[in-house]
Amino acid sequence: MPGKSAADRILAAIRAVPRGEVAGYGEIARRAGLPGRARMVARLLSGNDDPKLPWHRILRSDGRIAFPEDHPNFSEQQQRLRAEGVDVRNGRVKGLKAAATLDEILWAPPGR
DNA sequence: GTTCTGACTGCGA
DNA sequence: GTCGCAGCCAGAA
Repeated sequence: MPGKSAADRILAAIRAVPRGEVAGYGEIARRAGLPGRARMVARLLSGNDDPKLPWHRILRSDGRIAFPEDHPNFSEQQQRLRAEGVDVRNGRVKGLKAAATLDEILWAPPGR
């Protein structure tokens, strides 16, 4: 039923992440209907430039920021997450528990 | 057409 | 807890 490309669905899945919550690359990819395509999500974000896209909510499976500490985006992502109420400690997202609820949020039926 | 790289993941040490 | 290796898929050169 698509018409929508994989990239489009991935972007949609990312935008579907509510403020104050975080999601993993695999989670997003799965949500987009592309299990195992986590890398594709990363590649997309690396090329995206949409300020409306909450890329900072996307973390690795470990609940860690995908950037090294010395990366400029690292501090930016961390700061943004904190601003949304996410507890970030030295690059690690605390309260990853949110990801569990995220599962229900992401997999919830559309239209509501 | 082939080759390389990558904001990844999972498992083992 | 951290570190390293191999597997995987897709886009870009």
